[in-house]
This record gives sequence, structure tokens and C-alpha cells, in this order.
Amino acid sequence: MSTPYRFDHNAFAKTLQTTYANLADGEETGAVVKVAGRVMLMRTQGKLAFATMRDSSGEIQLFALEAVTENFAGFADLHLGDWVGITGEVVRTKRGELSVKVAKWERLAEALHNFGDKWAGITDHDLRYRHREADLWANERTRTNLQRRSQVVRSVRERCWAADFVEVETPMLNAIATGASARPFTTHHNALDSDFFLRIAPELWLKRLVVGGFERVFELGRVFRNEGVSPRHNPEFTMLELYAAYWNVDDMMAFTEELVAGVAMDVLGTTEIEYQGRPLSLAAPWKRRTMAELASEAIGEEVSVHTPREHLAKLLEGRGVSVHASWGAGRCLSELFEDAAEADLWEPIFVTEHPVEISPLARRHQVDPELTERFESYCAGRELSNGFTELNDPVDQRSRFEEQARLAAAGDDEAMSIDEDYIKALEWGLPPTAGLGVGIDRLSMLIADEANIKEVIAFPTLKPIRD
RNA sequence: GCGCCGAUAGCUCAAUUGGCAGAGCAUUUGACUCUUAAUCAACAGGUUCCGGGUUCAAGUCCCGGUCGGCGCACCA
Repeated sequence: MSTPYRFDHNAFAKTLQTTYANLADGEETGAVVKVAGRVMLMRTQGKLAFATMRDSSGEIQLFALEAVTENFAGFADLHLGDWVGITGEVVRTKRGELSVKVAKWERLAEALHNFGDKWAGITDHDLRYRHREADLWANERTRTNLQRRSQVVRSVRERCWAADFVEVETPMLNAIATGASARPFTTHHNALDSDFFLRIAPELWLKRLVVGGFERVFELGRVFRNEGVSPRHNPEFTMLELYAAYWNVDDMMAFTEELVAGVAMDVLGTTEIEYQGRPLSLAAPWKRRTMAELASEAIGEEVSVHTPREHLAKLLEGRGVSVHASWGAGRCLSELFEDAAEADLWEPIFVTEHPVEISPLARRHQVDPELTERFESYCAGRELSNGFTELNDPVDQRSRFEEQARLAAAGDDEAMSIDEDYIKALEWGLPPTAGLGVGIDRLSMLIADEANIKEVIAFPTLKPIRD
């Protein structure tokens, strides 16, 4: 059966429901409209048929009568899920349901599969993730989540634009994977006969644009990390990275808390949200505490990056954390913080002053050179953002990279490689600059009140089915 | 990668101690001029995730595998 190539559509369900909200039962309007959508439910009754049609805005009833509707039998024969285009008058039935009284109808496309049980919908996770197109019709929650994610991205982008940041795009195919600590995906370019890594972060490219004179840049895009999949990790995820010349870490913290609170206002209309049954306030300003303070409080003993490495290692082992031989005091302090304090950070908080050992791209703290001017924001027990005053000294940057190379040689497959081109860029001069990274999926989870990252990704990474 | 749990009709789910594989919805056929998950009647629908094994007999017990959920590890 051939189907139409286009349909003249001029009304949405929700608009009609609003416009004719006060129409009395049994009243007709004389207004003829053309609506389109999917048939979600069908109730036939002899020479009458009632269908519930859904479009992108909402639902409206279609009311067909043998005496009025062209090819009435064909209409009553429509399958649940079929796309239809309807021409008819807006009326309210005797029983009070706003309807389009079908004069003419066309089947725009046929649905060969149904959209699940009309009461329970589709609940099987595997089916929902592999066939999100069906899940979207079966589960309103899925529609809401993906709409909210879209609103989050829009809000982030508009707020960056409003603060005079320029949106740029940098390479996803890279000769070396750098800018973060993670294992990369590898791929191959045939004509260049070269292996490439999918980017794990756009960080170094963006700072090279700042060197080039783009004083405020941001990129909103996908990064790829070859790590485990979990309810909070997808191998490809979306990150906002943003750099501002002349700012320091404090400026960037202020920007971050305003950005996140602003996104919540834009999408939900409030900063006072509920996440997984617990109230959570995203309102600025957020608390600021150093990593050493939080670790000390959590373990009940004063520790810092200057605590002897062996003592920190002993504390970690006492907590059941196995300590790698290559870890210095800085890494041990960070591990202590993560093991003892991180999961209890519910309200948004900036954790600051990370050890230089775990921050190879951040500028040293002005008072204590073993620390950096860095922050990570935590919320609902997990990291939401990461930022710092950028290291702009090419000599120090080279020695940091060399330290990373030593870690790699010692077996750390997440250590960064030396990026000579980046060092050369710094030699041209990076002004004082602060940078920020925000996980958009994690932010969307907060806004959508979802515990599983797959619920805010249209098509999450799944294992292909093998026979 | 490791541990625990799950997979039965298109969808949502039952199936007692190992004893004939079922229901609702969807599909098909019929009735019905105001339905709202319409209702009523009838028909049809199965590689019980895949592959082995134990047993007179396996959806059920055992072994291996696939995919998913949760936890751990890794990480953001």
C-alpha cells in the first residue's frame, strides 16, 4: 500500500486542548484542522470509532462516524502505532472529550511492531536501550529525560554565549591521547597509514586557541574513554570544556556555581531539587573546602600532602585500599579523600588544593608548590566538574609530562604522554587562564533525577549481541 | 574484569516438590451510534535466551555461553 509523501499539518494536540479548553460537552466549533501523529489507542463501537492520537505536543481524541468519515471501515482497521494525518472539525463529545471529528484521514505510515502493553508499556531495559524509538512512545519518563537533556545543553550553550565565550571545535582524532588520565580508544586512518586515538579530552587544543588569541572559548562535545561501563559511566560522554584568559581558579568556581544553578533555573525553574528522594540545593554560592581538610575530618587525623608518604600509605592500607608503589604522598592523599570523604558529599561543594602529583596541567599553588590552584565540584556523592588555574610555564609543563612518562613506564596505562606541540604552544605564551570541565551527562542525571546514566543518553553504549 | 540477580507468546507477567506451557493486552474474526486501558464473543499465537548434561520426565536441577540490571574494580 502506497503512503503519502507529505501531509499539510496545521495544528497540534496541545494547542487544541488549550484553545478549546472551555468548549462545552457536545459542542462543535466549526473549525476544521489538520493534525498528525500516531494512533495510541483505538475504541471501536459499531458505527463509531474513537482513537487516541499522540503528536509531539500531547494527545487528542479522534472521533470517527460511519456517516461522516471517509472510508470509515479503513479507519476502524488502523493499527496501534500507525501514523495518521487527519482532517476534521474540532468538537467536544457528549462525554466531554475534546476531539477531531474525522472527515478525511490518511495512513502516513504503518507500524509493524506495537509499542508494548498499553498499560505497562515496555519495561525490559535491553529492549528500551536498543530500541529507544519504541521506548520513547512507550514511556513518558524517557521522553521527559531526553527533552530535559536537550534543555540542559541549550541552557549551557546560551549561558556560555552570554558570557562572551566563543564556541569552537577541536580534533577528535589525535596522534596522542592527552588532557586527562584515561585509557583511549584506538583507530586507524588508511590513507595516512597512521593510528589515531579518539580524544579523551579537548583540553590542550582549547588552550592552544587561547594562545592564539581566543580569550574565551568553549567546546561542548563527545569524549571517549576506554573504561568500564556502569550506571554512572558511558564509554562516550559529553563534556563542556571552557577556558577564560585572565581568570584564576576563584573566578572559575564562581562561574561554575552560577552556571549549574542557572541551568537548573532554566530547565526546572528552581535550584531546590530532589535527587533520588533526597533534597538538594544547587543554589550558589557553594561551600569551598580543601582536599586535605576533608580527608582529615573524614579519617579523624590531620593529614596533608606533607604527611610522610609511608604514613599515608599505612592509613590507606588500614582502610583496605591497596597502594601502588609509584604513588607519592599527593596521590595517597587524593586516594584517602576519595575513599573516606567523597561519597558523603551531598550538597554541592568545591574541593580545592589538589596535590600537584595528580594535577599535571594545573598551576602550582602560590603558597604551597606541592599543591595546585585546582577544584573539583562534588554533588550527590560524585564529581560534577573539574577546573583550575592553567599551568602556563612551558618548563614546568615539560617536567610534569616527564613525571607522567615515568608513571607510564612504571605501568600506569592512564598516564599522559609528552605533547611537544603543546609545550611549544606554551612557549608562544599562554596568558593567565582558568579552565573548567563539566560532565553534561552527570548534570543531566541531576536535573532528570535519574540514577543511571543510560537514562539520559538516547542510545547508550551496549554490548553487541553475538551468537 | 570479578560477584549477585534476571531472561517464558509481539508487550506485561504467571506456572506448587522436577509431572500436559497459561493469563491480560496487541494481532485475526464477529457484535455494538459517545468511547476513555471501552465492553462482549471466538480464533490464533511458543527454539521457555543459546549449547550441553542429569532424569521415565526439565521453564524448573547441574555445567558452559550470550545479553541486561545491581554491586565491586576502573573512572568523570
